[in-house]
Amino acid sequence: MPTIRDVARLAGVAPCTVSNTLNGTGYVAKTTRERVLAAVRELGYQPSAIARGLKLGRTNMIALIIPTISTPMFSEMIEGIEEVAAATNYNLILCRSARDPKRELTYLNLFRDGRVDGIILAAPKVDDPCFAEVSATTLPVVVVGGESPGQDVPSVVVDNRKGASEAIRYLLQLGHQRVGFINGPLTVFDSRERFEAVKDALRKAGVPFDEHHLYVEGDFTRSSGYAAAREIMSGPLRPTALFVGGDTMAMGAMQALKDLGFRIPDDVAVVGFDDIKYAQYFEPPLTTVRQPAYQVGSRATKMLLSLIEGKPLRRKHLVMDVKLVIRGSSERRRQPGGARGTSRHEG
Amino acid sequence: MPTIRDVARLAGVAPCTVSNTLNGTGYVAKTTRERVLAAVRELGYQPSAIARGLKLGRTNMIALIIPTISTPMFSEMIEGIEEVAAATNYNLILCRSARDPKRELTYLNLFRDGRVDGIILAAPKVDDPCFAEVSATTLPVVVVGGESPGQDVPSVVVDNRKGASEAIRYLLQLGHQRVGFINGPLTVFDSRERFEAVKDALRKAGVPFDEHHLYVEGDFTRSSGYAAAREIMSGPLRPTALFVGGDTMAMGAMQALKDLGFRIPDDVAVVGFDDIKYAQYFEPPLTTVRQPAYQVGSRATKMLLSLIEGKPLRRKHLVMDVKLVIRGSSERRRQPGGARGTSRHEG
DNA sequence: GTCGTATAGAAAAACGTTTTTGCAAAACCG
DNA sequence: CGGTTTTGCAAAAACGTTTTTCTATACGAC
Repeated sequence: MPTIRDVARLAGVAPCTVSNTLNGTGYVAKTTRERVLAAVRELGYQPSAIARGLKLGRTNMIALIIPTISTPMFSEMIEGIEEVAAATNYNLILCRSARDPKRELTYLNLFRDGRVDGIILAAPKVDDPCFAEVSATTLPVVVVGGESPGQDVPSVVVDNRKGASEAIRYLLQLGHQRVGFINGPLTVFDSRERFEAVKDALRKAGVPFDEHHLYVEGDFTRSSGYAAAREIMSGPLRPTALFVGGDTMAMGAMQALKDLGFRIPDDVAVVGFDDIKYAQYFEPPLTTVRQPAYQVGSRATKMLLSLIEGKPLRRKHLVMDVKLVIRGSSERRRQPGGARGTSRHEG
Repeated sequence: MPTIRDVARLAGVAPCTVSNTLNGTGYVAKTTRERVLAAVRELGYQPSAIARGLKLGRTNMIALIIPTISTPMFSEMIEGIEEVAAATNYNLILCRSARDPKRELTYLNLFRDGRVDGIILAAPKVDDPCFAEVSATTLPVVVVGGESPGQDVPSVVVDNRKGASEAIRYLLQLGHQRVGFINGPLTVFDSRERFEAVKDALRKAGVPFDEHHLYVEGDFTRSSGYAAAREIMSGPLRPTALFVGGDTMAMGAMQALKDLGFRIPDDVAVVGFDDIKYAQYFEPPLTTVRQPAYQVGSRATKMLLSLIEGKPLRRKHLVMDVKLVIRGSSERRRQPGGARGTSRHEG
């Protein structure tokens, strides 16, 4: 690899002149500039990002610490993050935490070594030790899908309370009196918010919530949704509707319902959360609370970039809107014919 | 951020002694070591990855240039790559190419600046200008899902020919005489191989292949699969089976078949390619050629790391095995009850 | 006692940039 | 024409490490 010195030698100038030419800083005469640029082309010179980073104190890289990559919701979020980063000339370093606070902490510490300009921490656990670490460090960090009451870390979350209570109100309005709730683990911020909102909504409607027989926690996987639905449906308070805090779990739950001989939505209505790309192609198509994963990612990245640039944030905590999308898993409707929407994504 | 000099000052030694202590190089007395380590702890010192990278000439980072992130197959591949990288103390830089050779080229050039130690280039087009660029550069690169006859770039691909011919033979064996083929774009390596294999398999069986009425190219999206199926099914040679080169497209194709009033598999059998996580939950579950996306990623990464370490590759071109997985979309079988397999993944 | 030889640590060069400072020459202004 | 400002470029310091080279002490062996 040629260095700036090689270019300088070939062009018959000093290294700083090459730097000035390439960066448009300082004074450099037109003829000199052309000589330098010719030398650059001839040698195929490219400034070392590392040396540059060392000198400038920034690397134009951001890190993303996220539980998993291949989950539809997180995939879309990553895409939102990547898009904004790339458009702003930043590169994205991807780290899988597997929801393990230890791994999160390892990465968080690792990245204090100047290799990134900022970090997006996705879906840390409630009371995750990361929060303490984050507010102790000077590196810009924004959290998505999590908040910590004590430390005031910038964050982007979705309106879990609205989504959950809307889902419950909708099911009650359809006439359901016994609603089962399959939630994610309460260590997850979203799950905790949805849990509160579901209880609230039911209480306000005067419907009792039996935490023993109508509530099960899964771990967001399809199989956990399957098991949870089996458990609830074979309990003494067999519900006529199921609210599931995650579409993949809802997929498993629907499978369980079918295997148990229940018809959806006739015997049991199902409402999910997320609106992953596949939800509309479930059989029947899944009614679910849409959360804008892509936008969560892109907004968080914009916040982080502001932080990096030293600009003040207009709002330190963003709550993204959600929306109940009604499809066939909750009520019988006219069979939609033809293509139902298209997808930007390939597969 | 404290530097090595601060630590040295506090410990009363020279910077090099701190370096030697931390890296286990050179001689350093036990008492000195302890003083240094104490100083490191007290200051919360962490060596700058950038300065280190500059001096050592490596960064422990690899870049991945990949068409999309949120596609199930690519997501899994990314996970395989990340896993191996993380286990070997490498970080992964993620770049979305959108299958645009220009963007690929931009990244490829960008990364010659020393910020990464190697590159994985996923799914470049056939005759992608990248190949020339790659073989011109000295940076280790391995290509997945692509090969270039001219340049001898290390690669990992799946056995598209075997998969496609097996799928076709299977459908013929079921008694189908007119088989439609919905392929990806021929600019994609995999599609091209599958195209050849399908033609071969049909020719060998003495079944004519009507490229006009039984062959359509989509772009891997669900909607393109939908449109392609509609086109083929409304042509003059209405087939009784459809082989679709991509599960997401197959999903769209199945939707089209249903909308047109065909029963699957009774009227039309469908076989896909990929075996994405959701394929087994399609309605009916999709018969498809399983390709080991995760392993493709992990093997490619291992190859790249070998290259980076300067170790010779045992095999420069890997062809990963594929396997036809028979489910309900191709033939009626006993209805499987209970949980059908579990998933490692959440979501 | 002098000579190797481990041991322990310091000094300084190097990695490839950017940036400050410095110094001419040219241009401008009265 | 003298002085100021602008223009054009070079020298050198700096970023924070690692590594080579060097010095110094202690320890045996001869």
